[in-house]
Amino acid sequence: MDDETDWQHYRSFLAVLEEGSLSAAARSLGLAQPTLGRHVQLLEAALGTTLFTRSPTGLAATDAAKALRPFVESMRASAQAIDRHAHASRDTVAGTVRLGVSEVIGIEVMPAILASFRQACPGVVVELVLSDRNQDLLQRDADVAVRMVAPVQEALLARRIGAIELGLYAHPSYLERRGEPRQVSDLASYDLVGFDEALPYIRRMSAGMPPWHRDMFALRSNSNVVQLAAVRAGFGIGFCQVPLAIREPVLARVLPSVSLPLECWVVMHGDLRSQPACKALFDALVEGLLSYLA
Amino acid sequence: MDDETDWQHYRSFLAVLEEGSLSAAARSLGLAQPTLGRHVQLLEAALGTTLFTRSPTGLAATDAAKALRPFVESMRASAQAIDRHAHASRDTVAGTVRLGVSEVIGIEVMPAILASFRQACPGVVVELVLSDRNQDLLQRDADVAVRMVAPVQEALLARRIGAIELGLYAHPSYLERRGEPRQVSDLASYDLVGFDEALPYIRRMSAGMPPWHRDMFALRSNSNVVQLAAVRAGFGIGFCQVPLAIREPVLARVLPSVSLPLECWVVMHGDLRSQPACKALFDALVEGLLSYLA
DNA sequence: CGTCATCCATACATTTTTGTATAGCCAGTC
DNA sequence: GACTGGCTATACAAAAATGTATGGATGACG
Repeated sequence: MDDETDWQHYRSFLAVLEEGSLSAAARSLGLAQPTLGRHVQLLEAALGTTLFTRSPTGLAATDAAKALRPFVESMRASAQAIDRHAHASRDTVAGTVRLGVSEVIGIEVMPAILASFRQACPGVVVELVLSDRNQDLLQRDADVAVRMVAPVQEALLARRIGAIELGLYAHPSYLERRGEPRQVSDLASYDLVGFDEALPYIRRMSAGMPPWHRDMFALRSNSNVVQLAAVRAGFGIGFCQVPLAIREPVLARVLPSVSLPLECWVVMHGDLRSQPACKALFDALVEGLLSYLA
Repeated sequence: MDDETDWQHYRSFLAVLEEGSLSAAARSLGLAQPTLGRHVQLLEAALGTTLFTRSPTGLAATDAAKALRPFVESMRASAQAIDRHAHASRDTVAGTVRLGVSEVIGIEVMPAILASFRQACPGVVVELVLSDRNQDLLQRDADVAVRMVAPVQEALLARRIGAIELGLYAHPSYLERRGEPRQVSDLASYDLVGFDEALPYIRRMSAGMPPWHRDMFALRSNSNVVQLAAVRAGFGIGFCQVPLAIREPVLARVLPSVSLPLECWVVMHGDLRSQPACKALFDALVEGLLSYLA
């Protein structure tokens, strides 16, 4: 334990990894290129591994370096979290909070909630990150998050909001053009906008619905926002959160019997309970999302 | 992004936090005491926060410093993971792997599995950590783990082993002395060895069993191993994993109708799929635990 | 009440790290 | 084929960090 690597070298290593060359990394960190070269050299000596193959066009990361990348990124996430929370004062509600939410929630639901939160807590700067990986919270990429799965980590402070209902929607002009489907089996002849099967909560949610196949979609996107925009533009039929459709009634519901529940949780790292700014945002999110659901 | 804190200062900060004084931290890191003093000073300047109140008896951490501690610990966990995995070669099955398991599994089940794993992969050094927090995996305190809850993190690679049955057991000498209980309600008059309610999977597991209260236990311990040892020593009646009792038949089952299922999963960080040593241990655990259950 | 051990802060010499400048190498491009 | 712009590696001076030594202050202990 007495001869560990200089943590600063990890930082330089990550910069080189991201920038692809010593020179670029040096610029990004505000250091000199030989310094970065030495850092990498020392790190390689300390780890006993070759991290880059040098070439006059830049440095190419070896497999070993690529394998180590997530760990260094995790280090940086923690370091950034430290900077955020150090500036936050412990007595007044102020500081910077990183909020991770899914795309649709972030774009459609958050703005209103954050606007009123801003008025209530003008001292808090919110960094909104569109991402849906629960991992972020534990890696400290985000402080507070809105998630679609129940967290099992004990370290996380979680509050269940309820189930957001998902329904099928289309633009009235599309239905006028194509007529309305009468039953689920009719959907095959319509233009369906597809969700991304990769997301695990969607896999779970649609577990009981055999008829959905990737092939039947006329438009697929890994972005739920793109899907929503397509439906709104009259492309075809797709899923939309029911509360969203009610709030802005530009879409017409199709086959109301089709309904998927989407669990919704507000989650925060337990460590942050004592950070007034995080706690305040957490509470504001719970309140805002509850009223969104109602 | 150009004026970030020197990561090395975080390392010094953590050492001071843990050791309680600059001098002790300096000894622990192999540095001089003034160096640590400067590091802390620079970090305080960079963060704009007072981290310690100086006194001739040592440094006392402020609330701000305490709040930042988990973040720095997370950084160190990542740094240590880097060191571990850098030494691991990518082609041969060798290196160091940290394995996190619960107490009982670690003490009663792992030795046999690890012994045969050792023969199969002599190049792999296993660090066995007794801990049950899933968080460890994401914080990279552990590379592979055996867990009692289904992981929901997408970043984790998980393999379900099955349900370990828990039953009530007692030493034959105890039953001889006190007679055997006939029904669950009889238990109140026996000496019960209690499990720790704090563990969430136990809360979940015993959700359907109202009669268990903390007060009825004659001996409670947050260590499941202590409970098991007490039961084996003839203290009274307590829970034991059925496969364990079968393997070493020193205990007699009581009220066989009482049975709790304990889910068992082998979990690994997805990043480590390409690390031969981690993968090999993962596979060995799956195989070993499956045969433990059978 | 003095002794001793422990702690932090400071001053100064030394070592280490860093930056500047330069040379050399490769890939486009005119 | 020379030119330009990107890169790394090396040499050397400047700057920064470190270690040593010392002073002062506190608490434990006989």
